[in-house]
Amino acid sequence: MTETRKRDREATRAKLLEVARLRFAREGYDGTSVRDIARDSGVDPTLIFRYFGSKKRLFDEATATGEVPADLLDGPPEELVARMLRSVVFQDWSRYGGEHPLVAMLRSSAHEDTRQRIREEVCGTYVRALEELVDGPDKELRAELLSAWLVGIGILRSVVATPALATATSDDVAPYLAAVATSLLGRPMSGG
Amino acid sequence: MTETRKRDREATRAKLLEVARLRFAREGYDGTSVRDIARDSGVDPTLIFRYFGSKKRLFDEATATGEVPADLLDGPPEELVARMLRSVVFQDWSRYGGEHPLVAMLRSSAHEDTRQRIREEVCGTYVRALEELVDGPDKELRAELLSAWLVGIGILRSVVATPALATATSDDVAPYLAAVATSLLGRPMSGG
DNA sequence: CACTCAAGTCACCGTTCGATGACTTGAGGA
DNA sequence: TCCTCAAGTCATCGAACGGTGACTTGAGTG
Repeated sequence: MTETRKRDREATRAKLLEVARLRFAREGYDGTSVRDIARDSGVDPTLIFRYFGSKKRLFDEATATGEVPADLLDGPPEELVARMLRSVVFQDWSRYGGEHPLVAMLRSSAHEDTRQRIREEVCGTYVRALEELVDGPDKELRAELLSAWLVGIGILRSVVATPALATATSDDVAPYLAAVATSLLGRPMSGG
Repeated sequence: MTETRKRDREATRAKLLEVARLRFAREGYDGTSVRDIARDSGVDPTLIFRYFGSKKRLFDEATATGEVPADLLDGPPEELVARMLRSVVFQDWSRYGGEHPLVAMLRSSAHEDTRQRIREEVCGTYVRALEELVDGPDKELRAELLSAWLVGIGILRSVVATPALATATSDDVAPYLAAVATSLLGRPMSGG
């Protein structure tokens, strides 16, 4: 295993993106320098400008959310919230420093661009999907309240590292989640 | 009103702290320079080092959370959660750029110091107070789950600016909050 | 008035930042 | 073999960063 990855544009680009994802997630936009990313990638800093044009564009590409996880919308509706919990909070996000990309991006939320991208994904993916399940008035507000809870759990678990949540498993949380979701959505939800 | 506040150590210190609070909250630690703070304060940048020693110590002092709001722990227990909602989410936090200081500090959570201070306040103030109300097992986990919800609401409302929550009032949210709190704590809670 | 001492200012240090343009190196095809 | 063209490197820019020490200014006191 000689590890001679030299002179391979795509591999170098991919490596830069991988490292950028991790560092931007962990240290935020302002706390990460292009030299940091280049050093961790074993690459010359100026390649970043050749490949991405600017630090900002590297950030945008590195933190671009991929496709919506397909299995989120599949499966029984009464288990949607449980699936969201696993997808948002209890998945292996080690590529993003251990946090869901949305939570990681909050660290760069001093920049309006980033806030807007978070908003679009939260509203377009999570609120929209939950809204359809609401039985009763205030559909949007209820859906946002439930989304807020998922975001809050993700933050307290991985950023603040509150003792009980930091060590809890998906199965520990799911029952409480189901009860709350039932109450908020106005229809029975299951813990998955 | 001649606005000659010159040569007044305490007034200058206070002004620096006020501006620092706002900028650190809005732009985060890494996004704020001592020159920014000095310029907004109408003061020479080096005064910051004379008065506070370093940027870090200015940050610590500016973001130090004051006393726990006394009225949080007073009043009927069944309205505790409603009081917390008003105190955390729906208060006038314009001194901190419009967000609860804890939410604002999340923007600087790349630094472990900051994370630890957030943890101490969340656990020591909110989780602890809620824990005592829990009826049933998993006291700490349930209290953290409810705290997570308050944090999430604060974030979605002021940082992400999700449409329904951004325009909602305390009275719009309180009924849902009461229902969820009742379910999570295992005892009846009121919307305040 | 003259002195004093703290409040406030000035010039500048070394480092790091994002970014640029000219250069060198190396693999594949003729 | 040699030539080409893209991948990668080097030297360097101007600005901004946190921080320091020597200096100036101004209000209160004798």
